[in-house]
Amino acid sequence: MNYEYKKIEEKWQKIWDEKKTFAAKNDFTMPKFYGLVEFPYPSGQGLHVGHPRSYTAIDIVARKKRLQGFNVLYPMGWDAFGLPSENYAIKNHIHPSVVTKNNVANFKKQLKSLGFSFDWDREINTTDPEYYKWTQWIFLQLYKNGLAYKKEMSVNWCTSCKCVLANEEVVNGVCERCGSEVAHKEKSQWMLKITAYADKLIDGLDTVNFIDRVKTQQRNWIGRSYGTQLKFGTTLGDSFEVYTTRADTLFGATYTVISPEHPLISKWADKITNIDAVKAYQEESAKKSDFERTEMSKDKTGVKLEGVMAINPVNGKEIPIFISDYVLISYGTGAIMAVPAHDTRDYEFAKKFDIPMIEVVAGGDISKEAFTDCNTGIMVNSDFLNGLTVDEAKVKMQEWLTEKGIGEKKTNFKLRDWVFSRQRYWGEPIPMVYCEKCGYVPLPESELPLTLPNVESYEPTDNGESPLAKMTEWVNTTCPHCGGQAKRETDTMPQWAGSSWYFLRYCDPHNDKELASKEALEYWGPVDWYNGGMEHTTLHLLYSRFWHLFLHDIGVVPTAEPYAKRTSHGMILGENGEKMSKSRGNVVNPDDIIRDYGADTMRVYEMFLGDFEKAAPWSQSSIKGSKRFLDKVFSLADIFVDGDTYSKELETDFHKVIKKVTEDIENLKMNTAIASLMSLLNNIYEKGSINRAELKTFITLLNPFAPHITEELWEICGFEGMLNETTWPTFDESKCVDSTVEIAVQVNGKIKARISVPADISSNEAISLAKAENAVSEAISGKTVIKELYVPKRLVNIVVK
RNA sequence: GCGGGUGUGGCGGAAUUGGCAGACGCGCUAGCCUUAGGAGCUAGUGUCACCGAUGUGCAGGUUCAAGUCCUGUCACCCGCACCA
Repeated sequence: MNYEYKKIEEKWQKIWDEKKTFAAKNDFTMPKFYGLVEFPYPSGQGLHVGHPRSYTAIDIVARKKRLQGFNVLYPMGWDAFGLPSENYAIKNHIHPSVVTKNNVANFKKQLKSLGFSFDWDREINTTDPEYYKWTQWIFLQLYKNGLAYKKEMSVNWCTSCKCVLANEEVVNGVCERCGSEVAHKEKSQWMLKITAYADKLIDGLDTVNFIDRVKTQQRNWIGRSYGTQLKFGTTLGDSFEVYTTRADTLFGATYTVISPEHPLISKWADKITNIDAVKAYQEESAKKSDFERTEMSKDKTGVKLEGVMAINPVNGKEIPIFISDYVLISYGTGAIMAVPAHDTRDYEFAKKFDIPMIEVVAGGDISKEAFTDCNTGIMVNSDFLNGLTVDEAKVKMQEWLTEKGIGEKKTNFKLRDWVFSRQRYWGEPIPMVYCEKCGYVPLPESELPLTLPNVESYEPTDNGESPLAKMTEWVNTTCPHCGGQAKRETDTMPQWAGSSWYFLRYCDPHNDKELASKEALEYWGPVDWYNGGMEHTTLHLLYSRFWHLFLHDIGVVPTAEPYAKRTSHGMILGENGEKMSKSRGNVVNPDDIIRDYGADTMRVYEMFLGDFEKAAPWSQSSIKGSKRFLDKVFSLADIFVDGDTYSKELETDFHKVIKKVTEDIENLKMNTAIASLMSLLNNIYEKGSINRAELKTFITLLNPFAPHITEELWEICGFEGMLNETTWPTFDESKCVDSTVEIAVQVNGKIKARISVPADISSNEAISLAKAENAVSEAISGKTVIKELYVPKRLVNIVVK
C-alpha cells in the first residue's frame, strides 16, 4: 500500500477539528495535565521550523497523557502586540489590527497542518480588548498596591524603535529587538516594582522543577548579595553611606569612590577645590553609551575630590574620595569603600592612581594581584580582627558596626525595577489619567477595557511622545476623581504585558466577569509543564513569575508559582550550522517540508534530530530517514496477521520498548524513544509479520509522534473506535528482561570472547563457562589467576599475572 | 573577569550512571532490481602496519574495569558583565 501522507493528514485534521477531539474537558474531578508552550508572536514571515520543535515535544507529552487518562489542557494563542506589526502597518498604511488578523490566520493554518492537539476553543489573542481588559485590570491592581509608579529617570532609549527599553531588553548595549544603539534619555516612565519581589523570585526557585540553567540564570540576573551598609564621616562634618560585602576588610580601606551621578557632588560643590575637573568628568561619563561603558571597562578612570576627605569609622583615618564611573549610582548606595589589597577593581584603580594598599587578609601576594579569596585567608593589620578567618571577621565587624550605630546588615539586588511604558501605538493603553489637581488617577475598573483609538498615523515621534498623544479627542478626558479636565496616559504597555498572565486566561478564556474563575484556576493551576526558549529566561519567564506572585498575594490565583516545571529546547540552526535568518539565506520553511514529506515526517524528524535541549543543525538529507521509517510503518498493514497476544519472539522487545518510550517522553528524550521504535520495527520486519496485539501497541506508542499515520493504520486494520480513544500500553517489568543474554569475557580487561548464558546464571557457572572458551584458556594458561569476577548480564573478567 | 554548559566515526547523535564504546538515523561502498532514479532491496562501514592492536579534546591518576570518578590543561558555545 502507498503512504499518501497528504490525503491522510488532511483527512484526520478535519475529523479532529469537527469532533473537537482535543478540547479540554470541564470535568474538574479528573486528574489534570496542563501543558504549555510559549504562544508565538504572529509575524509576517509565518512559522519558523524552530516553533514546531517545542510545540511537537509538548504535543507528544499531551497526547500521551490523554491516552493515560488525564484531562489535558494544551492551548494556543497569539502574543500579537508588538513592533513588527506596527512597523509593517506604518510602511503599508494598513491598520496593525488588520496585519495581525492576517498573520494569525496564516499561523493558525500552518499550526493546524502540523496536527498539533491544541484546544482551539481556548484560543486567545493579547490584542483582543476582551483579553487586554484583564491585562489593564492587573495593572490597576499593581497600581493600587503601590507596585506601579511614575518616575522621572534616565532610561534606555532605542534610537531606531524610538522607544524606551527595560533593562532586560538591552543586550550588549544594543536593543534586543533591532540591534540599534541604546542611548540614555531623561523621561518620566511608568515603573513596576519588581524589586519588591526580588526575594520571592529567588526563593521561589527552590520550590519549582525548572532546569538548572534557567534557575541559575534567574538567580544571577536578580543578583542577591548579603552585605553591610555603613557610614563614613567626612572632613566637612557630614557623612555618606557605602555598601560592602567585605566589612571584614574595613581596616584595609584606603580610599572611597562615589559614582559620577552621586548627589553629594552638588552638595559639596562649593567646597571642592577642583570642581571644574570633577564636572568635566561627570559630563564625560554621562555622554558614554552603555556600549562604550562596557567596552572601556578595563581601563579605570576617575578624579580625586580635593577639599574633602572621608573618615574611616573603624580607625578614624582620613582617606581620599574619588569619583569614578566604575561605581554605579543604581546599585547599593552609589558609593563604595575601596580596599585595593582585596578587590580586583580597587586594585587596578589604586595602581593607576598610586594609592597605598594595606593587606588585611594574609595568604596572597598583593604585590602581584588583589587577594580576594574568602576561604583561606587569615586577618592581619586589623586590630580586634587579627587572627580570625574572613567569615569570622565579617560577623565580628558587623557586630561592632551595629553596636556603634555605624552600619547595619543589608541585602542588595542587581535587579532593577521594570520600565513599563512604551512610546508606541500597538500596545495595551495604560489605564491612567493625569489630572492637574489630583495627579495620576486610575481609571475605574468599570471603564475597562480602555480601547486603542483609531489613529491616522502610527509613526513614532522623535521627541519621545507616543503616537497616541496626537489623538486629542481620545487624550482629553475628565478626571475620574474630581471630574475636572484631565489627560489620558498616552504611553502603552510593553510587549511583555500580555504574556505575563496569558496562561491563566486559557483556564477560562471566555469569562467576562473575572480574568478566570476561581474554580478553573484552582483546577488547572499551576501549569504542569512549560517549555520555551532560553532567551525568555530573564524576560517573559521572570516577568510572569512576578505577576503571578503578586496575583497570589492579592488572592487572585491559588499558587505562588505559575509553573511547576520548565524545560527549554535548543535552537534549530541552518544547514551550515549558523542561526537561521533571511540574510544568511538558510531559512527552511515548514510548509515546504510538510508538502514534500508530510507533517508526521516533519514531527518525527524534528524530534529525532538530536538532544532536545541542545542546538542542532537542520539537515535536508536526514529527513529522508524519518520518511523511510514512516513508509515502513505504513507497510506494516501488508504483513498484518491474526493474534491477540505478543508473539514469543517479540514479547520481551515490546515490553522493553513500551517502557523506553513511556519513560523517554517524560524526560523529553524523544530521539531515543524514536530510535527504539525504529529498532523494534527492524525486528518486526526481520520476523516477517506483526499481529493485532503488536500492531495495536506499536501504533499507539508511535501515535504521539506521528498522529495522522497511526490513526489511519488504526482504521485500516479495523480496530475499534479511534486511536485517540484507546489507552496507553503498559509494560511488565519482569517481562523486560531476556532469558538468555550474551556476555563478554575479558582477561585483564581485554575482550577475548562472547558467550551466551541464561540470564540468571550463577557467578561460578558463568566463570567456568567463560574459562572453557578457547581464546580464554589460551590467554590464561601458564599464568596465575588473581581474581575472577562476574557482573550479572554484563561480563566475566579474569585477572591473571 | 564571574556564572552555566559542551567536547565521542565523514555527519546528527546513543551508551541502563563505573561493566562489550559508536544504539538509531544520515552519508558512503559493493551487489541486486529497474527504461531510468535524488526510488526500493541485500550486505558492509571508527582507525591502522586488518589472525592483532588501537580508539570518546589533551596530560596524569584511582580501579579487575573509566566516555563515565579524581587532578591538571586546552578549545568552543551560551548568559551576565566594573553589582562593591
